[in-house]
Amino acid sequence: MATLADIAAKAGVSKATASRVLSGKTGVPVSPETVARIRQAAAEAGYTPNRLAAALATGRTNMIAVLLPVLDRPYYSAIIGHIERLARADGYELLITCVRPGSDLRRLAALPADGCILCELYGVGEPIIAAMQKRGAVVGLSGQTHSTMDSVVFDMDSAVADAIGHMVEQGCRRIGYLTVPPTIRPEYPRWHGYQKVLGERGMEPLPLLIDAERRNLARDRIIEALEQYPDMDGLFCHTDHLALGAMRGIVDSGRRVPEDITVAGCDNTEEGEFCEPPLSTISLPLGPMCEHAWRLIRRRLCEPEAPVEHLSLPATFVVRRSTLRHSHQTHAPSAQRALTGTNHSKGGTP
Amino acid sequence: MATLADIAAKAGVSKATASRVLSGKTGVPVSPETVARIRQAAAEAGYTPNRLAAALATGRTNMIAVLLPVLDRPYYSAIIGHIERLARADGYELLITCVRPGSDLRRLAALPADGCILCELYGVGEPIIAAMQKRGAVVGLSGQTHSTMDSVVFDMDSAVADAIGHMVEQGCRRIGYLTVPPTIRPEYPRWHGYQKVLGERGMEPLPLLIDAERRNLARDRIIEALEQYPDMDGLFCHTDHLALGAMRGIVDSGRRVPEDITVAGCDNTEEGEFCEPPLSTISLPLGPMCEHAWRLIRRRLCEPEAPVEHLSLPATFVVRRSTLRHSHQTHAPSAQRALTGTNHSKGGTP
DNA sequence: TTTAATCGTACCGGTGTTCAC
DNA sequence: GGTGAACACCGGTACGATTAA
Repeated sequence: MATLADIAAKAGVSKATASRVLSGKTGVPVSPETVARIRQAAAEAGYTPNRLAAALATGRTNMIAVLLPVLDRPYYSAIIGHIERLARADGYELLITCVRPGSDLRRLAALPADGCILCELYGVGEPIIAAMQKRGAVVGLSGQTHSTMDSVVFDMDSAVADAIGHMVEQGCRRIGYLTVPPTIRPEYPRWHGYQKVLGERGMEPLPLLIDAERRNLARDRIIEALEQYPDMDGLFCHTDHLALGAMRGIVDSGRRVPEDITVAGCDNTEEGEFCEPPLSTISLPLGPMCEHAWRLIRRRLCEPEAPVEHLSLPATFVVRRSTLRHSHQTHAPSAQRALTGTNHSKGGTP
Repeated sequence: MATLADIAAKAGVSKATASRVLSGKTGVPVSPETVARIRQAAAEAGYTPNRLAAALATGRTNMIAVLLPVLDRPYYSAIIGHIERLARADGYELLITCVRPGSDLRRLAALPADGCILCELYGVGEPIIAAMQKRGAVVGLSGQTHSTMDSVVFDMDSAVADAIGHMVEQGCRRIGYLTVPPTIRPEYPRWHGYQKVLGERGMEPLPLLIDAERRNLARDRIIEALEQYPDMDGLFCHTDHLALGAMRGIVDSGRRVPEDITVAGCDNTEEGEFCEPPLSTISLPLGPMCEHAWRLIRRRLCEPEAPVEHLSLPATFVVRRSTLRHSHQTHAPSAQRALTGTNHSKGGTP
């Protein structure tokens, strides 16, 4: 591999001059003739600057780490897809890694990145935030907020209220909530909203828990639950992913969706849109969320001392056939209900 | 951030000794007492070695680049998930990036990685392979093979033959193939197999093309095709992803799957397993494939001159309800048909 | 002279400041 | 003042030199 020194030698100039020309630094003038000589030498040798050396010298790697709980879920891969596009447009590379509760903090802190995007790290966030902030910009995405960290989250309250309200309108009187254990806590907006709305209507929460966010577990649990709670006539699921497993279980039990039991999910994955029956769900503006997160991380890279910014984007409940008991227009395009919940707050404790 | 020099100073030793101790080099002996002093100094300072500096000095980054055509598709995110697990177990980080035909080769060649995994890069492969091989180990995954590159691919021929054969057995006489244009070429095993089997049975290929691998396009195309070819009674799709869009279109057109038209896909995604009706598909051993790819890349990192190795893993056709016209056991677990196609060849032209 | 233990220092490949013509 | 060379960094690694027993 040709190095800068090689190019400089070939062009008969010093490394300094070659560097100035090839990295496009203005400021110090270089004669057009020298520029041409250096450019040509570089082109002939197929010179590519070594990112590592540049990073070591400047302290900027032009890489961003993305930390997620899992990778092989459409919701997260959609996020990665968005961020990758944004990153590339700005000349950044992405280091992608999963974080589980037992993950090695030291390893994460040593990632060669200028900053990092923490995605949905409810359970493991605290120490990671501290560790990562010592090394660069940190932005929280679609998870817990934290007073010292920029973040973009969803405001689910009214969307969940819409969902439950809609199910009640459709005649549901016993609405379960299928999820994994850590999410049955007040800081999880979905659970919070579900519980609140049920309380307001004098209904009892019915949490159905499974050990991991896996479809077959959702299916098995729902089959069990249908025997355990024969009066259950509605099911709200923490994610579309779980809802799809649940729908499978409901059909396998010989029940019908939505006639016997209505099902709603959350995330508005493409899969829910295309399944049979199409799944009612809470739609999250993933694209805008990622764009804001990217904007925030770039801002903090430029101005490390900028005030902390928290953004909350509105979520929307989308009605499809899986919760529509009354109007059976099989071939109609998906009905869609009003958007709700807007909240745009700034500020925090740096 | 504490540097090695800081630690060395604190422990009263030279950088050399500190480096030897902290990077766990054996070979040269260090007194237990010195080791303890250095370790303690490092612990107290919360020392984390700078990967960039180490990489610059050793020439090894302990990072692997993963190049894929897109990210937000379950098939690819499953691959990323597998590789991430393998990489982490070996202490590697992953640089993940999309490659489209117009991608900047220079940028890819400059990725700070010891090697790279090329995933499904049929159209853009040639120049990238050459560029990447100059910089490190390269392994092809689930795509075209190349004489100078280790690769792991699937042997689809017999699985496709099984799929088409099965559809014919179920009474299908006009079987379409839904896909995107670049895959209608002999080097794509699915198309190759489809065409071959149809030819053997005296049937005409019926390619249905869409511009991009998107579900809504699949849905729209199939709605159109059902009018255009009213006798079409079977549909083989390049991926499950397309098959799911097609199924949506078929149902939206008022037809039934599998009674009016059978549908099969490829990839065996979880989504196809859980949708209604469950989708017959070609199952690809993604886990083993990724493990082989990882083994190959690590091998080549150790022995750059090792002979090129090409692996071909068997694919299996899995029968589910979307192609089962005759046996209507709605609640039975998925039927499964025999595995076929084994081929394990080594060697090549380095 | 050998051997254990440690040090000094030239790298790796860039960046950016200082200084000379 | 316009050009460009010299050189000290960034934070590690690794090899030869050095010391003491």
